[in-house]
Amino acid sequence: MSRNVRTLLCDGPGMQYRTDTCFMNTLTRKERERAAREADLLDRAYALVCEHGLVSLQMSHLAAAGEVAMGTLYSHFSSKEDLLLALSVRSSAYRLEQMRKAVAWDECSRMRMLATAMADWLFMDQHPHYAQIDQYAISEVVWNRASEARRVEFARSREPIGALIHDVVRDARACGDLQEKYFTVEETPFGLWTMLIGTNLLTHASGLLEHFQIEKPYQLMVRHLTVWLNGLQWQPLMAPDDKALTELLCTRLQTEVFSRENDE
Amino acid sequence: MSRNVRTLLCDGPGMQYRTDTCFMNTLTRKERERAAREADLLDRAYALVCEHGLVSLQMSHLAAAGEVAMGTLYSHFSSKEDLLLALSVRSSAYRLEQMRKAVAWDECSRMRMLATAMADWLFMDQHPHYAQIDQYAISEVVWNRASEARRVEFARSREPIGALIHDVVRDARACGDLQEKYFTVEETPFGLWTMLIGTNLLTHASGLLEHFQIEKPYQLMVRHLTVWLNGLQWQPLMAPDDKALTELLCTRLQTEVFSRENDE
DNA sequence: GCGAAAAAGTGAATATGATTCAGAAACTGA
DNA sequence: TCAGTTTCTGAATCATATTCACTTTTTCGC
Repeated sequence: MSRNVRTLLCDGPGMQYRTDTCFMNTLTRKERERAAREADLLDRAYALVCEHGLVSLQMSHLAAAGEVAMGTLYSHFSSKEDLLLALSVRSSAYRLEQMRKAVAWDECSRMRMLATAMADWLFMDQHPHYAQIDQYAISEVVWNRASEARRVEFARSREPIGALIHDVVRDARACGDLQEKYFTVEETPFGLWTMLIGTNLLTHASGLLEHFQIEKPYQLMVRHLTVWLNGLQWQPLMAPDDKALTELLCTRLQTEVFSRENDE
Repeated sequence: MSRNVRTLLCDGPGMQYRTDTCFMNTLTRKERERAAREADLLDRAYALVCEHGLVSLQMSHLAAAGEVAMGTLYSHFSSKEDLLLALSVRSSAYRLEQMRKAVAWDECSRMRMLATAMADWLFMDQHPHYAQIDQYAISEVVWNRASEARRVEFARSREPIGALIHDVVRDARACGDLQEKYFTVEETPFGLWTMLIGTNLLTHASGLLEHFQIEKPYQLMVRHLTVWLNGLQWQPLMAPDDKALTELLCTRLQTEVFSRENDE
C-alpha cells in the first residue's frame, strides 16, 4: 500500500526513494543519507571535472572516487547526461549566492540590474568548469537525455535567481526608474538572459570571436546591456561607450559587492 | 618534394589532399571528386539526422548510407565531432542565402537589421535539425573535439554572413540612421548575435522557458531587439510593445522577402 | 603498355566507456 | 532469529567510435 504510493511518485532517479513522508516535509534518516551521498557524488564529480576536464569525466571514475558501485551511481542518475544536469543544478546555489550580493548592492535599480549580469560573469570567471557544464547541460542533446525529473529540478533550482531579478524589475517600476510596461515583469530580463548565454557560448568557442575581431566579449556584452537598458528607458540613462565607467563598475562591484577575498 | 609541400599544408582532415595547386586556385580532378564525396557524405549525414535524430547519428550508419568504408569516412572527418562541425559549416550557405534576401529588402536600414535576425529565426524554423546541430557543434565540448582546420573552416564559412550584416551597419551610418560610434562596425551586431544564440539555446531546452512564464521566445526576442535598436538610437525608433508591428513585420518578411514558396 | 611505388580505400578488429542485471549483503519488523 | 524486502555490487553486456593491417587503385618513369 505504501508501495503503491511510492510507485506512483517514482518517475525518475532521485525520486526513487521519495515516499509519502515527503508531504510532511520530513525526510527519513535513509532519505537524508541518500541525499547526502548524492551531494557527495556531485562534489566528487565536480572535482573530477576540475582535475581532468569535462570530456574525461567517466561514470566508472566517479564510481571509484565516490566509493560506490556502478549500480548505485545509476540509482542516483539515470544517465551521464542526468548527472551533468544535476551538476548544473548544484551550481545554482552558488550563482544565487553571488546574485544575492549583486541585488543587495546599495545602488540604483539600473546598476543593480547590471550587477546581476556581472555576478553571472564573475561566477563563470571564478568557476569556468561550472560555466562549461551549465552550457553543455542546457544544450538540446544533453537536456533531452537527462531525466524529466532532473529537468524540472533544474528549472526549480533557477527559480530563486529569477525571483531575485524580477524583484529588481519590480523595484525599478515602483521607484519610477522603469516606466515602460511593454513587457511583463517575467519578460523583461529576457534580453539580458539571452545575451549572457549567447556571450558565454561564443566565448568558449575558442578562436571564433577573434576571427570576427571581437576582443573582450564580456566587456562588450556589458556595453550592449547598457544599450539595451537605455532602450528600455531604464533610468538613469548612460553612454555605452564609457569604457571607464564599465571598468569602474567592475572594480566597484568586485570590491564593494563580491569581496574577492573568498576565492577558492 | 611535392610531398613535402603537401605535408606542410596538411594539418587535419579535409586538408589532407590539398597540394600546392591550391595556390593557383585550381583543383585537380581528384580533389574535386573528393570534395564532391565529402559534400555527398554531409548530405547523407543530414538526411540521417532528419530521419532518426541527431542523437542516433552513427558513424557506421553514415558509412553504410554513403557507401564508403569506415576508414574512408575518417579520412574526411577526424572524429564524429568534426563531422558535426562540418555539418554546421554546410548550413552556413543556406543561412547566407536567407540573409542575403533579408539585407536586400527594400526598406530602411533598421528594418533590414531586424530582418537579418528574422532570417535566422526563419532558417531555424525551417531547418530545426540544422538549428540543433549548429547549437551543439558550437558548444565547447564538441567544438574542442573537432579539428582545428574545421574550426577555421567554420569561422570562414560564417564570414560572408558577418560581412553582410556589417554592410547594413555601414549603410545605416552612411545614411545617418545610426549616429552613434560607441562600437566599431564589428562590435555593433554583437548584441543581436548573442540574443539570437541565447534564444535558440533556451528555446530548445524544452519546458524551461515555460517554467519562467515565457511563451513565444522568438517573438519576445524581436521585441527585445527593438529595445536594443532603440538603445543604439537606430532610426526610426519604434515601440517594442507593438506586437501588431512585429507580426506585420513577420508577415511582410515572409511574403516580400523570403517567399515561403521554397519550402522543402 | 609495364610494373613498381605511392595513394586511397576497406571493414573486421579493437578500444572505450556507458549501462544493466543477477546475485550478495544489509536491513526491517515480527 | 529469520523471512521478506530493500539496497548495493561489479563483472558482464552492449553500443559505438576509432584504428590499422591489408587490398585495390592510381601514378609515373621507362
